[in-house]
Amino acid sequence: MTHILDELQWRGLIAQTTDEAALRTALGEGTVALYCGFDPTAPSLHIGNLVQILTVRRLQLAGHRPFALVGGATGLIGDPKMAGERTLNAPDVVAGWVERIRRQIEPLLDFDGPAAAQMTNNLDWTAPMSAIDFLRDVGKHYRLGTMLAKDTVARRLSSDQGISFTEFSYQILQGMDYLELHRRHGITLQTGGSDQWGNLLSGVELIRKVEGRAVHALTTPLITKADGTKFGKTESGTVWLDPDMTSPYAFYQFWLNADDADVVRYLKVFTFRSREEIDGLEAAVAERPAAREAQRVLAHDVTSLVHGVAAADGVVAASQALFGRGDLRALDPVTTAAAVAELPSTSGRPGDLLVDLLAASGVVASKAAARRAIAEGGASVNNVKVPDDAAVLSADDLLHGRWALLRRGKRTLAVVDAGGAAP
RNA sequence: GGCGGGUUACCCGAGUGGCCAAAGGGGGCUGACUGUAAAUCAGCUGGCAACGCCUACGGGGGUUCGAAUCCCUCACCCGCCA
Repeated sequence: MTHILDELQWRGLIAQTTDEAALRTALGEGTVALYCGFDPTAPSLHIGNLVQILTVRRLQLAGHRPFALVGGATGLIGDPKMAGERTLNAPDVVAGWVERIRRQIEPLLDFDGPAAAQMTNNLDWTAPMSAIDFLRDVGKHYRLGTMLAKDTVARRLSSDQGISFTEFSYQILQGMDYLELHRRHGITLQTGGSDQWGNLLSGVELIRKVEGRAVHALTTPLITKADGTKFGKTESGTVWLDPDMTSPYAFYQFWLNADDADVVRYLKVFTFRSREEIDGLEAAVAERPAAREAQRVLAHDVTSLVHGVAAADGVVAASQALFGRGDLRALDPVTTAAAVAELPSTSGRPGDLLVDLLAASGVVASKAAARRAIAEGGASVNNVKVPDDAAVLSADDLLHGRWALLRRGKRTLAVVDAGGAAP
């Protein structure tokens, strides 16, 4: 059987580790308790966080015991990032995000069985600590030189933005988390993104100083795109796991549109497909790129994982219907209804100005933008180009007497719902 | 606590009294070409009841026929010194 580290290596999931030989031995010999933290800096996790969750899941499948930490405390502080000082979020807001994020992580790990996962929140041990205890018991173990040398801290210090003491202290809080979880649960491995390396080491060093124990850290590389743009973003922003922030349809489309040069790497990182299956898909990309078999598998797998198989099947059907070459009028009412359900909708009736409907449906941002799109020849109703900005919705446009499909460009879609009661 | 610098549109960044809805770049959108791709080329990129009006150069106030530009004030950010 393949060693889990070799498996992770093959999937391109290892950027850095502390003493790799020791980690390999530990993971090979028995059950290792490990943790990975997620800070509530938004109402939802995004697909970048998914890399971490799935890596943890892979370790769990290999028999190890995962703890998912939601940063109720660290989320109140914010780790330093190059973009500049963070705006502090209100405690009740962060508490709400903690709950949402907890619910997003839970379905992705197994909370039963011998390697049952467990959720934790660092607010539990951080909030009760006094400033005196923090400075005496923890702060004394931290050398300023080491803290200042941390990459993000050093770069922020020399930037125009500088860095606040609050964010500077973040690394100590994360170090405390590792120490606390090590004491409570015998955790000896922390995983995270490569940008977290310094914060992971903070805990490793603290445990060595306080407990005299050598524990491990493992980071995953930043997921990149072949064209150099940032992974996980679309024109409408971050790809979130929350279906209200990124619809399952948009989520599926994101993965379906993966570049040929990226799709195999994504399959390794984001799916549980075997080596053989992925090799087969890689060959398919090389031989028949236009068929996009690998993209279809990737999109369906990841959407199933995050939103469930039923939702994934639904968006696949919708995608096929909406991007199919066939006449929309030829679709049966059931398929049409299913496809339409995946799209943003607005109510309307025959006689309404298309400019108004385009804006109301969110296909364009404003009426001016709607006129622009029409002038550019980029707006259509039921795949028929809108001729000019005086055009109105006609009764004849309603599919099955009820729906009309609005489109801007190739991919931005919405539906006008006349409620089946067109006058 | 003192002194200095800064805050312009989605981002960066020009602009020091009218020709400014505001250069340039990036990003984004649309079209052609395609595979719902990449690359490339072209056009567009504040809003609206639209030959006009409204909103917008950190907030507020003032000078002026006229302010992103000048003055006052407040807020916030950064740096240096203590």
